[in-house]
Amino acid sequence: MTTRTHRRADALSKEKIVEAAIAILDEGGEGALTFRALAARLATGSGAIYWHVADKGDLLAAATDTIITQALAGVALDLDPRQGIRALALRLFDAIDAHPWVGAQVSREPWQPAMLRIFEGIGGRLMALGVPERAWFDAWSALVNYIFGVAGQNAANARQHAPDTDRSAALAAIAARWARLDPIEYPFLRQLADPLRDHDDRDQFLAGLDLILAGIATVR
Amino acid sequence: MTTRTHRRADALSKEKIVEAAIAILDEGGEGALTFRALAARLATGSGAIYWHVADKGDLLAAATDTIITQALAGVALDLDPRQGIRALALRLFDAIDAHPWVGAQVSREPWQPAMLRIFEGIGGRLMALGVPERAWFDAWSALVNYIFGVAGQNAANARQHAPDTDRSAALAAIAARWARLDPIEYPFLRQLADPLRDHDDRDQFLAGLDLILAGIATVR
DNA sequence: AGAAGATTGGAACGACGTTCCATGGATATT
DNA sequence: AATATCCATGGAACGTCGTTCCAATCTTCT
Repeated sequence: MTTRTHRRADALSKEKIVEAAIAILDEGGEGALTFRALAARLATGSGAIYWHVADKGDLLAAATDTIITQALAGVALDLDPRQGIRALALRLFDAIDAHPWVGAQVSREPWQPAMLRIFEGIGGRLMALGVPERAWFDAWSALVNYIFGVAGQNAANARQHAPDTDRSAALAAIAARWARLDPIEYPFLRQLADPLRDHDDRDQFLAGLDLILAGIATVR
Repeated sequence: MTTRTHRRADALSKEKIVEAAIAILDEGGEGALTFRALAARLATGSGAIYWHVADKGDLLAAATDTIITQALAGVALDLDPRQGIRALALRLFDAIDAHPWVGAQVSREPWQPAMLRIFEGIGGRLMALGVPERAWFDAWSALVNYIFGVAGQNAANARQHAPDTDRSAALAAIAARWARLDPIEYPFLRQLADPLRDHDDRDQFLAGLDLILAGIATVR
């Protein structure tokens, strides 16, 4: 009858497993999450974990949903539509910045409950923005593609470099290589070396978002 | 002295290995490329492959570079800048559509030689478009983020569904779910169900690109 | 011809995701 | 109170992967 009184005080549960998985992912990145590491941290065996979780994909999906749900909690609803879209996008960006492994997962499974709330939040605000109905889908899809695309890119960047490699050092190395490119073949990239070295990912993300919003505003 | 006369007629070479890897990737997707499958197809052992290739990452990078280089071959240079950017982006989109595994790799290693040509191609055309210099980096970064972001998304979608699952069936399933969403909580997504079911990824990609270009055009 | 080096093929290693199963603790039944 | 039932556990074992290692062979040079 009682479904929960069964269990010991320190019993396993999907929640506890997901919590431990998030901790491992945050500490060591995507590669660090193994059922062996998880079992060690929870002082149990992999078989016990499988009793609560279907497989690794299920675990990653649950972890991602947890993070996204937290990130979206309490996002202001009273902003004007344009600011609302920016706020929503920034919540997602910052969540992925803090937990880079979420970015990869978010591209892999974009139809999860928490994602729907983002999709709807953006779409609803587009309507409030006065975008003509025939342009809704194009505008929505451009924004969603951009936001989730950048998310995936950031995740890929984070996966590339070792957990604690200096980002600015890696960036400076690329900028230096660009500055040395053949001026005949690569006149533009040479000039981009400096801004590339000094740029802030978050600012660029917002700038791109604003350009799309400006483009959407031209549709009348 | 002669570096190539050494070898037997059917000798291994990085080119042959990459060629076989591309064939395996195209036939079976990312998961199908293993050193065992590769060794079997080339009738050799994994050790021999490692003599020519540093590791799996090296192999994937070389395969990606091959595809992107082919895709970019002969892209028209005489178009007006706006059409040039669209042509460049479409080449990349179509290449990833034909070889979905390229999408994941392209996000992972965006600093490869073939990528530089795309980066420069887009940047140079932005200059020709008359974008003011202070907006170059923002405009460039928005376009590149969008183009490569969508690339990654498409790759993720392809990885998700079994190699030959009907795309339209999967889409119809999601659309049906959206059509059944609570009208109070999800008024927008409900209306998006139909366009989602019928949309074409390539058209949406272009529509988003045009919105960004329209936004860039507002910067004066 | 023989030495030296380049290239090959496959065995072996450690780590992974997953499955299997013998065991234990809690509940329900007598 | 004793027993049967079922949920839950922990760890051994399986098959696959990327990678390393090495003995055997093939090519070129002296």
